[in-house]
Amino acid sequence: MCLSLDILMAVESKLEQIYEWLLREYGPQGWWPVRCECAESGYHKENFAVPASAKGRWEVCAGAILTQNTAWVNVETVLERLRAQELDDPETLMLCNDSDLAQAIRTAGYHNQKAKSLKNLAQWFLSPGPKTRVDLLSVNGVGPETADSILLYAFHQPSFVIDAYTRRIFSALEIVNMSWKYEKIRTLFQANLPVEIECYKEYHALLVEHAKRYYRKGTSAQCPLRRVLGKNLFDGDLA
DNA sequence: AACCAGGACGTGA
DNA sequence: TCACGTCATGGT
Repeated sequence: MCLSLDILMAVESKLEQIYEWLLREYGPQGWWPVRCECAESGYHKENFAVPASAKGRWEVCAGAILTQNTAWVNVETVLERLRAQELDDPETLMLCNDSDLAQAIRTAGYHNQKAKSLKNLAQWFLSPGPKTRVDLLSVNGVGPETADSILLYAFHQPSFVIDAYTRRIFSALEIVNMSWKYEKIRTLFQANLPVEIECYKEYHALLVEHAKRYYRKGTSAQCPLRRVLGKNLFDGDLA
């Protein structure tokens, strides 16, 4: 009978129930974590802000590149260094030569690639005209997740971000399959959630927080969301 | 001391 | 199309 409940519950209902549970459990995350502009240094979890300035929007863009397969704590360090070296805006960054820029961002890893990606993205950022997903995806170094992060958190466009954590969580809950491609998963979310930008932002941020607790590689704690969806703790593949 | 991190791209089959 | 190697440093 647990199985029948699982079948009867529509995807739409599941996605919303999971969101409500995460929000109650962890509270609003307030992503994207931009540096508080009134603070002299450091990132303040209490003061995450929506970037209102071009510089703030660019910080989201740069962070989206720098955090590719990289822990955010290392990105913070680099963003601070870029600010200290006055490379925290796209105009001056484009004037910097590749090797100097690579050195400035070295501690975030993949520095040679990311230096080029940042320059490519800076050119996109400064180019006139609407900021479209298609144009963004044509930038070398910007894949679908980076593109959606930028569109959602820097430009307030309703594009749901799918990352490795999202895949792990929802495949464990048997809502998506690990073999599904990025666009298919993104379409599933967008087709089954109200088109609300703030909800898109919160949802992705909450999923990251949840995954860090239950879905890191090497840990296999029982995910409490299984219960939320009415799954029997004794069935499934973890026995 | 291996192993992982809020991926993306180029390559060959 | 798609699986697989490569890119690289810092934290645990």
